[in-house]
Amino acid sequence: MSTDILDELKWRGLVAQSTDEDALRRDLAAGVLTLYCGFDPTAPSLHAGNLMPLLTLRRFQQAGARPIALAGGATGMIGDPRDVGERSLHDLDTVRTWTERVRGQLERFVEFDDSPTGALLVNNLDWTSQQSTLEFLRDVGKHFRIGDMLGRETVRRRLAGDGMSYTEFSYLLLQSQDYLHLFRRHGCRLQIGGSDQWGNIVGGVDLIHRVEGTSVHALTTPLVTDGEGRKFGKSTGGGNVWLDPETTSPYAWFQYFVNVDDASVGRYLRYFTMLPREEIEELDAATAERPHLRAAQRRLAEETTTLVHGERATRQVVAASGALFGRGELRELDASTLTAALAETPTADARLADGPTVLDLLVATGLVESRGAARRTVSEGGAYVNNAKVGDESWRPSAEDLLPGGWLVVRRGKRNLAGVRVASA
RNA sequence: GGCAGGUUGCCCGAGUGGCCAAAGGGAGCGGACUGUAAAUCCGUCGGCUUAGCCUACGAAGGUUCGAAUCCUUCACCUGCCA
Repeated sequence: MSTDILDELKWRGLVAQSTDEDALRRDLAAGVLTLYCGFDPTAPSLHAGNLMPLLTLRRFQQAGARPIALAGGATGMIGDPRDVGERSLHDLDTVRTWTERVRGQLERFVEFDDSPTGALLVNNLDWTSQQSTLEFLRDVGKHFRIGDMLGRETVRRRLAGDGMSYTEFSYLLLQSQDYLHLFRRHGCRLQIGGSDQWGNIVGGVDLIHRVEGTSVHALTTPLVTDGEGRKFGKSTGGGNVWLDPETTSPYAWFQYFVNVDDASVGRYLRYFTMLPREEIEELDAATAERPHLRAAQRRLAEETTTLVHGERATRQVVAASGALFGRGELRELDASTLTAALAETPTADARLADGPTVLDLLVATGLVESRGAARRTVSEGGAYVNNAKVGDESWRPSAEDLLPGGWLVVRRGKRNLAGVRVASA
């Protein structure tokens, strides 16, 4: 197999750290390399940031390697130590449910077939749940030196602050054991992950070296931040952007990427799309020369939406975004176009007879969290119905305001849209 | 087990009896500018039937006309000692 994959990853800026690169190249050239990446179920869904390692697995597979996607049913019960402090444990049923959901999401990003590069999907609970404490301490724990563990960045920071439980302290051993298991069972010789996983990954490399006398590899991808160094994947509203369409609708997902700032869009195209180099460089040029057209952002949004939600969903949200953000008059849209477009946004139902005010409309659609917030929005001049600013909180729609299909288009700020289907009776 | 310190709004962090829905910063939100960018400036930032009321400063009680602030007990965290 070719080692071009490493050059490809480097060009994309996807390599933050790695163990001996020449050794990795030799292993890549020697045949089908097996690699893995783990995903802990810390939430009911993966989020946008997980796309980077997921696509990296896919890139390796397309380059002739065999990927293993690992759902952390065991590690998810413990929790990787974070700088911010001790995690609270989730109950077993919750972790079980989340693990299954994450599993389902992982399946979509690599190809499962009978070929030598066909992907595997594993759950580390399968090889840890029957293990006894004594086995764990003798077989795994004995190979870890407390001094080394105490020297780790995260551990040091945590001990300098709020401290850390033995549970989280042990996380390293679990993840290291995973690598050893996959090495023994599947000949896995490379683990990838985000740069925050470097310590955990190298822990596995060391363990395998001690136990098996073999050098295996580690490679991490950079932490993704936006142009301002903020963490990637926080939507407008502060929440995460999730892969699960029930939590983050394809429309909301698309909008998140359409709104990426110019300074970040080039990097994101490299990280989050499979587009070839020439095409990305053309889009870089387009951003430099005609930034207002947002060609790179649009392409990024389309590509990532297709990767996560499929082509059909992408067509729908592109059409919806075009209809709702176009300069054209909303009144000129026909009922079916409007209905299809608004179906991608949050919607609510109302009856004219109830005499809903603009506050009711904002609250009903979920565009604001409370009536107080709705009042604020109106008084700040950020409330719109059918693209017309509404400055009076007692404003009520009348029959003449209804668009084809009985719709009202309610908007908060520049880009938060929702539909209200009004029964005129 | 003992002693000391801590637990404040989304996050950080001030506040040691009334002037506290709680300083300041960050994030978020809205406006202006623009390109559904960035930067900047302005405004906003617990809830409600909003000149008032309700909920809130780890939990539960108590003192007081009045408590985030004082007392008691409990929980958790940190440090030192055993």
